[in-house]
Amino acid sequence: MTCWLLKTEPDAFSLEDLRRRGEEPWDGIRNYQARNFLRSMMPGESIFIYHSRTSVPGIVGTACIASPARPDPTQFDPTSRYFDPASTRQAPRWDLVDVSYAGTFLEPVPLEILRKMEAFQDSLLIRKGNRLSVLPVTDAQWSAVMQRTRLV
DNA sequence: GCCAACGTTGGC
DNA sequence: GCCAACGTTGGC
Repeated sequence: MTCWLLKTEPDAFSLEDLRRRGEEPWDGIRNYQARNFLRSMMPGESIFIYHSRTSVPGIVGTACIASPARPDPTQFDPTSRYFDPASTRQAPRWDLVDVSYAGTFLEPVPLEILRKMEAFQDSLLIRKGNRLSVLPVTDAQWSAVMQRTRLV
């Protein structure tokens, strides 16, 4: 049972948006390493939701994987900003998973704090220039974050 | 809004 | 197969 971290820009789609909708197809992932992580996700696994490109970037709550990976329909849609003309229905290049809301932290755990936590010292998340938006989370990282916060 | 860091593309 | 150019990410 692996845990995961998904980044999102709250201006585009926030944890609050996910809470309102309950469940959402996590589309638009266009990075091979991230896609490979999506493909190894199993329904029921836990997710940290991370807000990037915001005044205080950090982990703001939790979600759950609600479906196995399947082809991301936006890659075939010429009107989508995620359209990929090089992808075919016979061999889809990009996948998504459905994500369901779990909980919102009373206190988000900011990147500034994560950087100082022992469990995150080897994590891609705190590496300068890291752009990966789908990352595995270790058990130690999961508990370290959960110990610092409370769910609403 | 700026810009460093990164992944991808395409000419050669 | 190299690598410059380009587009995007994300902290600040």
